[in-house]
Amino acid sequence: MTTLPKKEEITRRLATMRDVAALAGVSIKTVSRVVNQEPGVSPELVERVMNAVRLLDYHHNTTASNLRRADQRTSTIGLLLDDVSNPFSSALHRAIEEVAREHDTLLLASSSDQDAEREEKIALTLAARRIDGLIVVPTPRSQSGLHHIQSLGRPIVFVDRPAIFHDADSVIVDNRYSASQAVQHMARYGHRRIAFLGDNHAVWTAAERYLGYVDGMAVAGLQVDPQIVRQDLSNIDMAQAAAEELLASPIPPTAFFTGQNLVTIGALRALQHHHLQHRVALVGFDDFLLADLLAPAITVIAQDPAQLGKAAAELLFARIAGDTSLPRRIEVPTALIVRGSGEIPLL
Amino acid sequence: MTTLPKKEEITRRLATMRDVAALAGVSIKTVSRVVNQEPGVSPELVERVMNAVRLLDYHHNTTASNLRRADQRTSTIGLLLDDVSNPFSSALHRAIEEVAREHDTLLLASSSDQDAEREEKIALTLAARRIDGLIVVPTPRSQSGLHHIQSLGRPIVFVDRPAIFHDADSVIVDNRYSASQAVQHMARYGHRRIAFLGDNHAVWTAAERYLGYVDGMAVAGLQVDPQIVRQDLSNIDMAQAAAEELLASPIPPTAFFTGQNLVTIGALRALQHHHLQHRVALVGFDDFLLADLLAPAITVIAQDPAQLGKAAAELLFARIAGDTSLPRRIEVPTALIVRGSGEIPLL
DNA sequence: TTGAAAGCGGTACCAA
DNA sequence: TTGGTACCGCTTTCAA
Repeated sequence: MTTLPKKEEITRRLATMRDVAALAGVSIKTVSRVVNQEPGVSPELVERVMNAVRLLDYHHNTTASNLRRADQRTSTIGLLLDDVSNPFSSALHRAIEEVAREHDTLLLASSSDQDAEREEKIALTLAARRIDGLIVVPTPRSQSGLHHIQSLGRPIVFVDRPAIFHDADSVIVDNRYSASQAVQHMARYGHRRIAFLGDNHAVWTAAERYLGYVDGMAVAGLQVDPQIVRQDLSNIDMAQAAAEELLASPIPPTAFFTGQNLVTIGALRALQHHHLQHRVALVGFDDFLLADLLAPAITVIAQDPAQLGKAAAELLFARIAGDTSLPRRIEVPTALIVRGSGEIPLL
Repeated sequence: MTTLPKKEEITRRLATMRDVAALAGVSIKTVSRVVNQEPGVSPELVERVMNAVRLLDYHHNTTASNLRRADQRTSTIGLLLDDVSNPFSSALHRAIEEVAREHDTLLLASSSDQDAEREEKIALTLAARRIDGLIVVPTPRSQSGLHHIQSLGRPIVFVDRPAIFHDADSVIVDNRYSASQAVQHMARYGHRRIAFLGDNHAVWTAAERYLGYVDGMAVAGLQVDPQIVRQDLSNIDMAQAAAEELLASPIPPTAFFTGQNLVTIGALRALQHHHLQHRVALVGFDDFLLADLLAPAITVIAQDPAQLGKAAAELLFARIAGDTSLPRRIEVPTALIVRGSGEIPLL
């Protein structure tokens, strides 16, 4: 039994197990047992310890606890997204949080802004915090950065874009195939001059969707005209400007395939600006709130971020639990949601 | 090509400072100095240590480091939101993240779902992790839960809703005043029968907005008819159902004031369903993406979640740095954005 | 069932 | 400038 520290000392400091032990008149190990709900402590001592815990307002220190723990778990995983505030990312976040909660695990969430340097910096501090694992939407040129987590021996699961390590899992959708379907869909309504608007071509998803566009054109027996292909549109305004430019060109497109959420919205603004929303067809990649309330309602290729996140999280926790099976690549299906804008026929 | 880590690789110990010290032929304390970039180490030793760090792929352990550190800082703050995936919450999240980054601090973000019990559980695990502070959107009946953080001596900043502790800061908007402005705005266009649709009345913001509705009606010299006041609409479908019911009633409202994002969308669906969107006025609380592309475009009371988040984070970091001035209550202004739906006159 | 002592990976303090 | 040693708050090991 240790000596009782002076009262002022306890209130100045945070109460420790030692303090609880002293007050309860037991050893620090017994306190540890009670706090961790280990069996084999007499009910009487449990009672005494719990009273001391309440009296001193003792709060367990996970940080110290993990230090000596055998499994070295921190019950924390990292989450590296493009931008926590973007709807797709935050839907992923939420789905992952739900799975994490079942494993009593907290999330350290960060935005990489698709910047490999920023990604690396975050990965480094996550490694220093000894996270149990990482779920990441990798940046275009992410490479060494995520290595910090790997060399820790912690598992990584890639979402939305394929793994950049051979030994890591990934959860993605078939962007290329879905995009080709979107293009063929509009071709079926007679369109031959279908424009492509996409964001940063260095991003895997954007590149795949462009390839899908090319595929779809080929299947429909149509020629790709580079004049009506615009990539690297990284925000709504750029997308709008590009769309307006195409609409004002000598031989404007009669249909648009937009490769991402914000690009779709930019195209919409351009169409409305020219009062062409009921004459020019549009299919967008990614669903968005209110797409069904617009006039016309917007036909989209919808992903299921909740399912992507859930699958990724479950994969990660399986790895954390010791699953050493071969790396997996899970493909979550997409759906073409027909609402009107994609079914505007060629006049 | 690498394979998934083999068992012995997983159990392999990570390099520690001791290992680095041994390899570099210096004391562990010198390694600590180099790793923490403390001044007063000869360039030669710095070089030797850094080489050993690279060779052993040493990763600093923040967890262990914090344990002995004088300031007991973890460089981690907690963030407790309604739901990380809702646009308002995630915009807050992003703004807070930016400020946190300047302080080299990571965020443990969680969703409370406005459930006090869930809130308490999260607060407890955050306390056990010894976060440096907490930014919270409190649940309706949150009380004891957040106490866990307070008794740790860590600062708490409340956002969107007022502090439930007298000694904590808060960052909010004047919901009541803004709501009253919205109602008066429509009254100016001749409306006398203005309905109120709101979400969970137990949530402070919802209650305030209802009071503002009552205020606005009074200022406009109008009577509040309880028949056209519907609260506790907690999702889009409920809001739509309530709105449709009102529209189908014997004396339907000629204008709607909707107290929250999803409620606004529900009302919109109802109006479109009845083809009344160009005849019934609507002002919603909270702006949303695409509000300007709808027909008519939607007039809203816009909050600035980025500014709310930034203010809250700056306040928190000031407290963490030792600011002990009196608790503050910061009010961020709102703006009435006129777009069309709120200016539909009474026929 | 309970406790003493060693140790987890670092930092603080002080001496050399 | 460098290093030795106590120690942070807890878990582990092993003895009582």
